[in-house]
Amino acid sequence: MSLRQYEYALAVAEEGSVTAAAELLHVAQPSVSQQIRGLERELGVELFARTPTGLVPTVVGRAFLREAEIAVSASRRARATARAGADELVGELMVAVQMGFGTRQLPGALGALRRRFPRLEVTVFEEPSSAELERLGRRGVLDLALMAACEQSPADAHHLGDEEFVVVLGAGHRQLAVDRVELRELEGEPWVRFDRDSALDGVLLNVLRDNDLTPTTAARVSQTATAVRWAAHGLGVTLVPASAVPHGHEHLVRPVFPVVSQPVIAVVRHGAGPAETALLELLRQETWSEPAFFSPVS
Amino acid sequence: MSLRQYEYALAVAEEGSVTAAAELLHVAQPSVSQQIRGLERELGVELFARTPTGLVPTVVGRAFLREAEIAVSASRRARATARAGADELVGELMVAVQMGFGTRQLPGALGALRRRFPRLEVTVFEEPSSAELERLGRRGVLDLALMAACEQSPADAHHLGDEEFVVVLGAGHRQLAVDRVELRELEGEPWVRFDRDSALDGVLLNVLRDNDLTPTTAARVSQTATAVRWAAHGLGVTLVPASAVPHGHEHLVRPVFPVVSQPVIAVVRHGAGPAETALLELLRQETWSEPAFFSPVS
DNA sequence: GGAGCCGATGAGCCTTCGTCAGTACGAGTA
DNA sequence: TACTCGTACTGACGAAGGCTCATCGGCTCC
Repeated sequence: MSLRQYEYALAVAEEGSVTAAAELLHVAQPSVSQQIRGLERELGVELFARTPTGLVPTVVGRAFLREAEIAVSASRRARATARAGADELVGELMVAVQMGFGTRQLPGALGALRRRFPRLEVTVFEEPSSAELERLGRRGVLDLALMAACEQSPADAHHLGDEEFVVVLGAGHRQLAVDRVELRELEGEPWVRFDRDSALDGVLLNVLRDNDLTPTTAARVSQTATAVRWAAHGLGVTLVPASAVPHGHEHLVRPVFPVVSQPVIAVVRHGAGPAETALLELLRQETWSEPAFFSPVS
Repeated sequence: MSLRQYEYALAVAEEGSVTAAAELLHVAQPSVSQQIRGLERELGVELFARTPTGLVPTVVGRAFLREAEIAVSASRRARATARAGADELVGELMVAVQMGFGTRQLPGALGALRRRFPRLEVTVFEEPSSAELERLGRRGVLDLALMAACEQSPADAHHLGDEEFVVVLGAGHRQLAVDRVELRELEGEPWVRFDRDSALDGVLLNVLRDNDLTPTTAARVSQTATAVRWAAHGLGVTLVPASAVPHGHEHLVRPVFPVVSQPVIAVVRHGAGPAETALLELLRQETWSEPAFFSPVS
């Protein structure tokens, strides 16, 4: 039941004789003969019919060889993929992004990464729950994660910058008149909140508690873009990272006082390879703090 | 570069640790460890990142494992297919039919075969040229062939019956008035003939020569059904096996004098297995000679 | 009937795999 | 801080399997 047996069987079927297959494979004839017989003995089936002029696949042999060819070619692909990975960068990079961090920076970094390493596939888990993130991280599926706080302190955590949080107000909201919203002024407002146990909801709860506000929940959503849209429609106010505000809603956004800010930390997994390092470097080169971005619209 | 290495690597990726993979595979831990290391050494790439809690696939490792899984599953399918073929009948039966022989009998036999062995796939090469047939036969691709004459005389050739040839006349043809057409009466008629070097054209040429007729070629076609249709439209007359006449054209058909008849011989390949034998037996059970079938329509 | 082709078989050598023991390293805990 | 537990790795040894050489049996073609 080895790949070699498959390759030998395929060569025999292709060449029509053990001898020809043997010289194609650069081995002696008995070797091929033994492998074929061993395969047939192991499977309990005659894969080839013996004719005076060579070996010919039987009915069941053909069915077998069809699958065997898939196995062999897949093996070749696996080998080629890995060997290519030695020089070039080939593979599948798994990235998790919490709290909408890097919404503005990630596309640029991933685009640059794709230009430099076209055969590198990137999968991004956007705003997974804490439990999901934990699970992915524990199982080692993740190569890089963007998050606010990290329990694992070692050198694998890199501080990229800080993300300022902003409130999104409904169209016509009275607080749109000021440049920076005092959080206490939002007493009594209904809030568009986030999924229970999500990091974003945790930040929001902390902010409300620090400013002696009682949270009135208008709705809970999973994605920051949804929260912004619902808040814009007047369902309530919400608090999201500045870079997570979609285009077209900037006029409904205000920075807050006291300032709410979270560090953006890139956690690279243990034993990071060149792919992870490259993406981390590209992320570093992006601009991470633009304090004047959300100045009041004129 | 062996299947075992793939299986080990997949188990390690699945379980997240060498130890767990080892007990899943019912082998000792160092064995798995060595195989993984050997694989990485051979490929020159680190497939797994070592963490204190186990092994985790790297970026290139994931790409490799994706292909490896295909190889392993294909191998399992190959094995399952072959082992199933030991009890049941599984596989791909290749049949060649020359000169439209068995057009009436084959569907019945193949249907019965399919009912008895549902997992047996049958591929029929219809009316291949002599060169094609020769090539297929030489390479041992064919399991069974229906033909008129066979150069290989041994016990692998089974006489199923005889196929009487009939002429197909154009609608309104004067010879439709008689029950059996004298071939000499067709002097000067244009003929719908068959591809050069085809067995059918060989039979036709022999018949014409034996009856001192000079062949006037109206057209050459590959398939008997086409020849019948064209003859029915008055393009010329043609000579085909009786069973090859499609439904709806029986009234344009006449037996000939002197009788033209060819033996229908089933040639089974060397080392025939149960599938070939079963099909041969089913073909035998079909009725092969129906002399009164083409009596004149009233 | 002999020459030439085919695959099958057996003996010997060598590589490889598997196991057992022991080592090294990091994490969690008292 | 030290101890224990978990992890993977390494080296030595025995066993199994692959490869090669030489040989045999069967068939075809001349």
